[in-house]
Amino acid sequence: MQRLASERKELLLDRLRVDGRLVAKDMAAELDTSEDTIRRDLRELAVAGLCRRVYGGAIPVAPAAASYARRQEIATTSKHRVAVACLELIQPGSTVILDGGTTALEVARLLPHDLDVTVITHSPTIAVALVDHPAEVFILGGRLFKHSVVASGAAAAEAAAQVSADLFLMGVTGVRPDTGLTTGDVDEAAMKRTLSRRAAQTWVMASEEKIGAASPFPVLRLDEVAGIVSDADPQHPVLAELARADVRVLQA
Amino acid sequence: MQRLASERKELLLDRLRVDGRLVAKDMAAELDTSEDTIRRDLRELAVAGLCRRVYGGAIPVAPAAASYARRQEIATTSKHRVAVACLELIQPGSTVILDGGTTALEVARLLPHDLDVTVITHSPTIAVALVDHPAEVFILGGRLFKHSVVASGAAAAEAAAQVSADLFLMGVTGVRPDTGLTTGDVDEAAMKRTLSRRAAQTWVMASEEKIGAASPFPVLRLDEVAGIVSDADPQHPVLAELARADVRVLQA
DNA sequence: TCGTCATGTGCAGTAGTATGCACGAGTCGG
DNA sequence: CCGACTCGTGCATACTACTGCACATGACGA
Repeated sequence: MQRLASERKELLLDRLRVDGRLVAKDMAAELDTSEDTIRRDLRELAVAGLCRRVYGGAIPVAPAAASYARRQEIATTSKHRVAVACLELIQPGSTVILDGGTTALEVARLLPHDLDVTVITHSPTIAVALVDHPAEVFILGGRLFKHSVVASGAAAAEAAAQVSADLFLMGVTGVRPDTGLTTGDVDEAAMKRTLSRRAAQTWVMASEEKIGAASPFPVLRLDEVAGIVSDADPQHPVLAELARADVRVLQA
Repeated sequence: MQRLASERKELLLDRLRVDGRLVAKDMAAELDTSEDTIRRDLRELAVAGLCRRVYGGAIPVAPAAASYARRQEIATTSKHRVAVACLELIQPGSTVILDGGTTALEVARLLPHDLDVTVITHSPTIAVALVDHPAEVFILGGRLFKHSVVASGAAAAEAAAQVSADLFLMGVTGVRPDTGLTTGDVDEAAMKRTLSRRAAQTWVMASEEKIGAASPFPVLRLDEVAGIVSDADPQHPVLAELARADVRVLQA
């Protein structure tokens, strides 16, 4: 039977999804082709990041969550500076929505214990970090989006619609005048928009490396948020451009 | 059966997680390979920092590597035994509600990575612990009850009403024939009841010290759950009494 | 229609890797 | 100190992977 190369690769990926593994020799026999061809396919799939090669065959891509653990440990000085600056935005007695991400986690860790505040978050990591804090904590539930470790999806959006807050401290992965605020996941972008609507003010936590960067999915325009907290050099061309566009920038 | 080298290493790591130890000779017999191969695998895993070699086999990475806070979280051997036994109750492809608490956390940590399962939990700690696991995770939101680090209260109950599961692994602080299953917080008791109604079966995780104990707030009667998983001595008078009352006890 | 080019496939040869076995050294517990 | 066990190393073997090449196919343009 004649089979298109792309069909063959789909079959290989299907097999990986179903069985969680794949032996090159077996697949060659099953698809009636040579092992070389299977190996070539697997090599290309691996390069495309769709599978992982192992001796003898392939396995599905590793749950790419290990990266978060590493990111979590290093609250870089940059993120730390931004987090410290964010503390100024939090009024005593107010309600704050804390986004996921390392900068927000740093904010949670730095929250003064004598600050009376209610924290709403869709990040279980942040909820856990606040266990020792006297603050009232409200968790938004939903499907756990493993990459950023936040509740996400329709259920999370629905839960978010039930709350109101004074301030939303939002994390993004890109801040540019042309693309606005962007992030790497479409569901996450929607969740951020929902949370933003539930707060009187939204401030963006943007450590240095986010300034001038752009990710695939737009979250909000720059004029839809109250301002940006960043530790980037005030002379930074992008910051200068933001200032010209009347975007408030809180210098960390 | 053809087994990929990488699969073999995964199996070894799983075994270390569940049993906390591993004997090279036994694993060689079990995986139908030579001791040399097992030893080579263990050597490589040790180099990668994923286990520690000891004479005769291997143990998980030194607890000394974990922080003090982390060590506090380490389940007692009793809870570990119960958690291991609970794994048997989890069917591939099923949906499990995991309660809060250290025993449930241990279950989450021990979940084999090749077990296809959906986990619903109101514990952010457990959600975070499952980040590296391929399982689908659904978080129930609500007010964070700091003492047990779970979402609780009316909002959590409402969220719980939206889900259904095959199994609820419930933690309690007291198991007695006369008082039934009890816990220390009235909201938590209500939450456990709600979760129990959302699952086809409820099993109670009761490590040794819970047997015979009673806490202020009743959760359910003993005849309202499918059974109890405990590592207490089968000769224990309370267990004997439970047996007379037709309560199923899964011996850990 | 023909030649040419790009592409995909299979084959052969070579390099690389995994495994099991044998042997000597090391380790353990009495 | 001894016997039993475990460990590491070197080696032979079998398997897997990669490279270069030949061949077939189909597209494209002259």
